[in-house]
Amino acid sequence: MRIHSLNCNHETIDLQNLTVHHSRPTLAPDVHSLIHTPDMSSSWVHSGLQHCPRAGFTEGKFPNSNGRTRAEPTAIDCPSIQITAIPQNSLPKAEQGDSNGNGSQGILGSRLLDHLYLPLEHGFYRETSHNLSPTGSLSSRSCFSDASSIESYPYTGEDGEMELNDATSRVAFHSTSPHHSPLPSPEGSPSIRGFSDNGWSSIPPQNHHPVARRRSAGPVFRNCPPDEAYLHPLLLPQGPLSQPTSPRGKRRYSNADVVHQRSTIQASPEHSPTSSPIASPRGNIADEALPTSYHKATDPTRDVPSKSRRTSEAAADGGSCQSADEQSLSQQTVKRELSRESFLCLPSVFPWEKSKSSSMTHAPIFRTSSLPPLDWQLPSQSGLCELKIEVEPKPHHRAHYETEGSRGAVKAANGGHPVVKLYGYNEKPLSLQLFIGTADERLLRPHAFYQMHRITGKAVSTSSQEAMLNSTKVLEVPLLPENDMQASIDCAGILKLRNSDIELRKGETDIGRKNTRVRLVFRTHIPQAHGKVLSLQVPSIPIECSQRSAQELPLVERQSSESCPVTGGEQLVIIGQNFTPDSKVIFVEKGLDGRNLWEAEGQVIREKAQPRRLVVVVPPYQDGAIMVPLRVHFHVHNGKRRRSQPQRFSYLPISAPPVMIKSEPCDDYYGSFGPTFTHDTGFLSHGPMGSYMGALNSPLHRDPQSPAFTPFVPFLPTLPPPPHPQDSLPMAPQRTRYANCDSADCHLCSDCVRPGAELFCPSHRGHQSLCQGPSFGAQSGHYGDGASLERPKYPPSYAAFSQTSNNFPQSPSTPNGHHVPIKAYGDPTTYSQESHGPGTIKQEPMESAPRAQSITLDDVTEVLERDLSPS
DNA sequence: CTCTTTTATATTTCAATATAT
DNA sequence: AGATATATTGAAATATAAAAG
Repeated sequence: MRIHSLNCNHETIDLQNLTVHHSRPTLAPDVHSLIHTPDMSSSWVHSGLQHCPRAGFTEGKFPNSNGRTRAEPTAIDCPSIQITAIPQNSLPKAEQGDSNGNGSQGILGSRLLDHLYLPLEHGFYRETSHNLSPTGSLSSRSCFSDASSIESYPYTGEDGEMELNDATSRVAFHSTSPHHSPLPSPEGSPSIRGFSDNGWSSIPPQNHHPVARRRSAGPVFRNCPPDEAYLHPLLLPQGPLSQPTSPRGKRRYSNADVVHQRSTIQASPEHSPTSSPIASPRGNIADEALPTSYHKATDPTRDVPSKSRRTSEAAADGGSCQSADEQSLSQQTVKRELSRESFLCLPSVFPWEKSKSSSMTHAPIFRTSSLPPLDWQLPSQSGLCELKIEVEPKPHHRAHYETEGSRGAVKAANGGHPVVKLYGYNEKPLSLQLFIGTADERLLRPHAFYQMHRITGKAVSTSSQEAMLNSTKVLEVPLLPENDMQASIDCAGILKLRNSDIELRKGETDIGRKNTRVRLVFRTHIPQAHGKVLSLQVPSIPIECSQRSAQELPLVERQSSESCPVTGGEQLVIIGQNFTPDSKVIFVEKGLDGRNLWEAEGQVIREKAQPRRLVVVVPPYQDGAIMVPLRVHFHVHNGKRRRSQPQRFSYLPISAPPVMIKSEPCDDYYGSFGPTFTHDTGFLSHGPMGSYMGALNSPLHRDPQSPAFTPFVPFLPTLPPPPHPQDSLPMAPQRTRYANCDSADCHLCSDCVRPGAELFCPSHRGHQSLCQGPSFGAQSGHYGDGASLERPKYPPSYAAFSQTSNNFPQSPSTPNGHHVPIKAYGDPTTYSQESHGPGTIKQEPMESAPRAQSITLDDVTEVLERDLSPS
């Protein structure tokens, strides 16, 4: 079997115009498929899919990284693909591209493309359509995402363990050697590639061949249900790549085509280098990808949206928006994806896998051979190491479509670019991975509707490479010791995928409409002893990517305070964008069902209003007798459907001390997961979308003496607070504890993710049962060495908070630049030690905490505006 | 309350221009 | 210098959701 089209170089046949028709082997074990390339317009070639009872490839002759075609060992019976096409060029050039490891191909591509046979490990890590995300959405991962937290869980049973150990032993991590790069992650991760002085180091094929080859006979197959073991992505179209089009990339739904298209792989001519292989750049929605109901309700000949038809045609006709390079890169991307997709999509064979939620914040230590998938929640700090965003991106960046030209790199508010720095490690060059993550109400994961886009050009100073990691484009930039492990991200653009393309993917449950906010996610893997790596991750603030939203929706960037006495009356300064003279500020409390329990408009002081500033008098809360701080939110309202994201705000009991709360944008999701006990404030909160705590906060349940008053209930996973724009408001740390608590055990918990950030009080909360393990923090001493940690020992709700430093107050820096976590904000000088009733919070000054200065409204405004103004 | 039509909003594509390669 | 590509901006065209009838 030959697949000339899958050589990972620029010179192979034009995959952009390649359409591979294939059939699910269960249905058509020996269906021959066709490939059509532009330069073979009259020569259709075979792509035979031979049904095999087990996944894999047989009698395959795949070009390896050396450009040679070789017969792969037949590990097991498997489906095979036969593609015979005449390459436009000979292979040696491909070899070049592979061996030098340069270019956009990247480690991932070369590795994957080297092996079209089935690496078992990949099967391990591949998410299947049976394995829905715990969030209820396959979303960005969709049904074929390999990066599933589930599949990639390092513990896959004995066999898996052996495999991993073996893999680890075979390939050492050499972050600096150009010839001994770290082992790529099993799911094809760009992994912890190191940088040589001259740039990227490459991974010689010998580094992974044995592993991959060996994987092909691993335990997955032994456990694989016979009927499903061959659910190869190529055979079971799930993503856009499996969406059929005509050879010209045009969607066709003629009856004659339907059967064929159901199992057609499509490589669109429109794949730009930056386009996501998961997306069909042009109308290419596979029947297979359509929801069942969709099929039933529609006539294949007419259910294609006219727009899709039109654009498909346009694309097929034109494709002119791409340069040759782009096309080449597109080919690479496609090839990469094809190759990646060549890996089995295996159903979960381990019964416990489904309980391994991707929402869990995982321990940051991984084997080099089993790096965490992109949807795993990782901390930003562990031990002395912390990955930190020094300069956040601007909250608006208009993404570009595949049909458009680039819209440039994401910029920072000061006109520069985002800056990321790794603290606590300065030994060897590392790779900083970037990808586009979600910014919605759920845990961070790769965004289904957006992809990273690599910006090149004269103005781009940062070298970068892109790679596909399980349908997610990952950009890799070097973190170099000579740069103090700091990188300016001037090469990261954002690509928007068409909603319809993504939504129609099989298994996709997310909708793209109004899902236009993303976060840049930065991740790095720091080599540790014994072949392990410490993986840290930090997401940026949310970035609004739609043109319209960016132009019209009000955006709150900062606020002078996050709380106010329940009586209201205080002035709140709001800094942001798109404020109008008619902007209103609405304070809302929402209940369980999402309906407003209370709503009031703050009085905007018009004479102080500016396009980027609002000053509003906080309205009093309806119930002045609240006993505990009450989390509400506010948003800026510019008229119908033009409102900002909800922002956190809290009403304090009249007897409670004033507390300055770190400003954080409040996403809708705050409430959607129920009440949280926030680390920074110790406040009860319930989100704007309605929550369990909404009911608790309702008048019926707010009585602390009532049995129904259950302030701290183990509930759904607590979400990490979303990143906040800045932390430079004058604030001081504080500690919190329960007031009026007789329990001698009521104290700050030293074992939490962030020491001191949690309370422990058996009288108020079963915290001990929740906080069962050590934290990521250096202070805990548990994870400091980062050596023996394999799986999280604490619940996600707590660990999640450690995910990003952005979730916490900016900590003071030590002389060597390291940041020391601090606990909570507040002014130790402005509150009393007096009790505030059961369940309320009392703040205690922290010994070494800097004192907050007494500030005026003008001070706040000045600080806010100064920080926001371009440098 | 349901269905249809209209309106408003959101998404996607296209065009123009400037600049870089 | 010309051709081509990219970056940037703006807005038209189209799709879709919400509101009105």
